[in-house]
Amino acid sequence: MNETRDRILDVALDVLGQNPDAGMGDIASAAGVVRRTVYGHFPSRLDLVRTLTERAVTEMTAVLTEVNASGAEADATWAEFIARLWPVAHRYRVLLALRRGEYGEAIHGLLGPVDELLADLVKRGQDSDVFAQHLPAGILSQVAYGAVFAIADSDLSNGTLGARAATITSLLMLGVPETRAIALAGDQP
Amino acid sequence: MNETRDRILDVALDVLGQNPDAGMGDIASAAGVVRRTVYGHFPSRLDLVRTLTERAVTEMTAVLTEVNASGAEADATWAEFIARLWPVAHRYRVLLALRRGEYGEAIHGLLGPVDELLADLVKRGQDSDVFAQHLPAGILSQVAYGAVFAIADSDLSNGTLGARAATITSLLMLGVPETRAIALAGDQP
DNA sequence: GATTCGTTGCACACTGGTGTGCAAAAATGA
DNA sequence: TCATTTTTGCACACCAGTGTGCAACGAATC
Repeated sequence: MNETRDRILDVALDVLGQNPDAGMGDIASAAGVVRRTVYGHFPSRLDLVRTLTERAVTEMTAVLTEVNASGAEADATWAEFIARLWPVAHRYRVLLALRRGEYGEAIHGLLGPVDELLADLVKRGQDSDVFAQHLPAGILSQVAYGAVFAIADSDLSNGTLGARAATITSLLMLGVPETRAIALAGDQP
Repeated sequence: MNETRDRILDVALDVLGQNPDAGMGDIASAAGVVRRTVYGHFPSRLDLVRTLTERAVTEMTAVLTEVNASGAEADATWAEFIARLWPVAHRYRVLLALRRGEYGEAIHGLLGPVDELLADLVKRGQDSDVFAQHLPAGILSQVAYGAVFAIADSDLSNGTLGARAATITSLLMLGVPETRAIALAGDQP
């Protein structure tokens, strides 16, 4: 049954989200299954993490390309992107922690496309003078993105309050003036 | 000899900075000493990390209180703080990674005073309307601080370029207008 | 020269996690 | 009911890291 496999994946995301160092045993029991069964679906821990990451990349690039196609200004695009990405980012926040450590390289490789799309968006904003240029696009996008995840990890991660805070904060650090940032965050429900 | 002990501490900071999961053995060999010797000075890994953290807290609070006493506006204080803290923060950046995981609680406890001082400074800035208020001071300070460390972890961590980028970015996300942020970052060498 | 102190080099026990093999049991469904 | 697939429950080997015990060693000190 793929049902079991899917449940393991869902639960793993949850368990690892709370403790990135959780073992296969922890994930198994949380999924109401025996450790051996998990190994039946995922030959190694890395396989599990990789599958999770691939899922995340799929969902994120979908949102990102869709939003990118709207043709709006870069800052508006970013605001919409964060608002729509928020639930996804929050769900997959564990990947940020997992990027350091054992599987860092594998995850980093898979997340590459997302990083590129983000950097492109920031570059576009810089070229049209709506984003600050004190940092290269590649790094600025990562730092802004990191801040979003950091907020997702904090206490306000529940509800839309966190999404709003993340949108405003990331827009600010991208160099968008406060009034504009608040306006952009405001028209997202 | 305290000489050995000090060298172990220095090297440990370095080794752990590159890989937070490095073991006592790695630290020992990097210090040109045998694993058993490290245990002679630090009964457990936690003791080592704790000592490192205490060092960091001492250095950071020194800078923070000194800068705080200048009586300048909150944004100027923050700028000076980041500029002066930069080498220290970069050196102790491993503590950010170590906060999640095994020793998280211990480190968090020791770092408490620093967090408080930071939150107070941000609160002061919010009360005098130079910092944005879209997030509570406690969280805003952590996110801004986290961004500083994230930049310290990135490629530009060398030289004063990173310090400048960190100052500007953190000021931006605190709600300081871009022109003001650049001006504040500019008069720090 | 004897003593002291830090260091070394083992050996050891322990822990906690990973991944495998295999037979029995349970669910699925034809 | 029979056959297939999945799950289970052990047992096992393995690894990497932690922390300890102890005797031997070397250099400085008295």
